[in-house]
Amino acid sequence: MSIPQALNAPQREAVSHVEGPLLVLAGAGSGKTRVITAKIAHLVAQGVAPARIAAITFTNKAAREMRERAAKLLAAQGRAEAAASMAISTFHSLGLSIVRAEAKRLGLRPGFSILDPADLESLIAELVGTADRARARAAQWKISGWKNALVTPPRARFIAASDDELAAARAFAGYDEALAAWHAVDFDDLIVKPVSLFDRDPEALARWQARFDHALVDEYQDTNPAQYRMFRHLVGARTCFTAVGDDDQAIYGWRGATVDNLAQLPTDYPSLRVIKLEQNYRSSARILRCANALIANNAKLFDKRLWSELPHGDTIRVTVAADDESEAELVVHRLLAHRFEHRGRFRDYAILYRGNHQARVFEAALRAQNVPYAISGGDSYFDRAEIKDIVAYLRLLVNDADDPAFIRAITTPRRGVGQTTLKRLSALAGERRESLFAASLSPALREAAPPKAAEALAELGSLISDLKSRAKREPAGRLLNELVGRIGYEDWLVSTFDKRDAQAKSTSVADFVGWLSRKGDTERKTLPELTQMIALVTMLEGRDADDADVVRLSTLHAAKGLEFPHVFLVGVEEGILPHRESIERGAIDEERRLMYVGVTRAQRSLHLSFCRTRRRAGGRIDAMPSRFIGELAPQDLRYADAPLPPEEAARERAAGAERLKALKARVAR
DNA sequence: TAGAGATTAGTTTTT
DNA sequence: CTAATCTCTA
Repeated sequence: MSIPQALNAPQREAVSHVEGPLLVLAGAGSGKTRVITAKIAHLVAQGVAPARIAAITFTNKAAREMRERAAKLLAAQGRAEAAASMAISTFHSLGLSIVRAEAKRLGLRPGFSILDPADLESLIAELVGTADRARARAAQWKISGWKNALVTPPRARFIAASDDELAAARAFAGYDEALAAWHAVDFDDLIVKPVSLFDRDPEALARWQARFDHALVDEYQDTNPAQYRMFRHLVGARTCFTAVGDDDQAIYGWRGATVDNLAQLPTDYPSLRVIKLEQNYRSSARILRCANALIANNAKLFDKRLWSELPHGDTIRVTVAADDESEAELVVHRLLAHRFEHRGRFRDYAILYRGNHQARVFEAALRAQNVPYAISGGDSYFDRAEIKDIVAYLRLLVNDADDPAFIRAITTPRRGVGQTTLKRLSALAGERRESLFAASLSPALREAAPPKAAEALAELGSLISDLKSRAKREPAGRLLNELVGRIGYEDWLVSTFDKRDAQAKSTSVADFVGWLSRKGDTERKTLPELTQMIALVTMLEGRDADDADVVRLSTLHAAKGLEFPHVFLVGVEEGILPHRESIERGAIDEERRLMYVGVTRAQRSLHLSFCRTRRRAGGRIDAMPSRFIGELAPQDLRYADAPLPPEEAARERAAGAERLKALKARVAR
């Protein structure tokens, strides 16, 4: 009765199966979010408290959408009040809750810092003994990979297969020690720390297991070994869970995700029930046929056949452009023409691409035509320098052992403390085995430092201790405003940047402070909680942009889970999609799944485009159409006539004939 | 120490 | 061709 009639048979089955372990293999557009939200509502209707259902997603956006849709269903059941206590979160924010609750057992202070990779790059460089940023990042990447695979530092040294890997493995232990000394964790630790705690502490494990009656994981194919282990721990012997995933949409292998977790599930849970959702409600039959043809080139883990009752729909348009700038122009023109012809809205259109940098030319072309747009993904609001500056002060306020935060705070705004003083300070701190902040309070150092630097250190020290003493009693908003005022941030912005930049930065700081204050008031969060949350939240301007009538620009990764009436998939070239690095690593399958994700975002029309040449680093490079275009159903493709000069057009026809020949050869085989 | 100009390296996806 | 990093001078 609590199961909506609007669900199809397998969907209903997935919702009503509440007793044992369940795997839902949900093809693209088969209504998986619908199933998950209906299941939450169903469980609540069955008497399960909303707080006892752990629903786990990968992104904040997915969590937000799930929360909203589940809340609607609950409201329809007259249980609107239940929505507030739903335990819907990302893997990382769930991990954060656990680390926060168990901080003491994990040897962390309540105000522990969460450092992002940028904060840790210089530490890694130092540990590896390199000045080369690329090398440092490679080592950092490697260490992150080991953490996600639950590999310990000694084990990493054992399995390291190259000199670079060995250097990274040797840095690994020192890296964790530095984090511990700073009372800090990295992103990966938010998963790894709970896992290691549960591994060694049965009492803590039992406590967390007792908190949930049912667990749901979305995008299960994208879990990494650490996440799977955390999930298994939480599920425990009760084994009441719903894992929803699609091996054809596994696109996070580069981040340590492994479809082994999907393959492993029937073995780990012999009573596992598997339900397939194969009816697609999203795309035209033609788009679906292309998607199926494409993905048929991959080895299959589970046999799955997507079908649709929707009409055939428009042919897929392929556009060939002379270079990336004209590709952007052509796409924007076609988009506008299409919108005019179909009297559509801007928000019905999405431009999808492989890498963030590809967005630039499209932004320029859209602006030139006065087309409103929004970019999802890309550089986060919280990565902006001015926000990180303010956050550094917050981190230091909450955790004075956070050396990276101290360094950023003392040097921005500039106030007479430079390399020399910092070096002296860090020598003293190392000698005394204390934090930079603690060392900065030492009278001995004050005497040795130049008067200006000594004064700055004293000022920061008293600012921090003053605000800290008031943090418990006074609202976060007031403290923040005072902080920004007392460090003279506005003045510094005005004197350092030109008028426009200073204005923009000042506005974004004001927005940030306002947002954080509201958060502090409405959700009654403490300063440490607010500070920790910032590290995991990526989009401030989420909701507004979703509703706005704008063209969406997005990477393929960030577009997963979304759908649009009309999709332009751009830069479909060898070297981009599939990406060059992936070709070299032989990871074509994952690139193909990425293309598959792109194709299956489209509901009514799909447009592909590629360039013949592309500007790069000042020069030009030749480009070839992606092999994936040749893998689509050829009868469904139409090459649009690009306005090319006659000579180009002739070459284009020749290239088309070549492609046709290649296709025929393919079919013959 | 801080800021202005010179130089040089860059291109994958993200919590 | 950018954008960030580096080097030099005040």
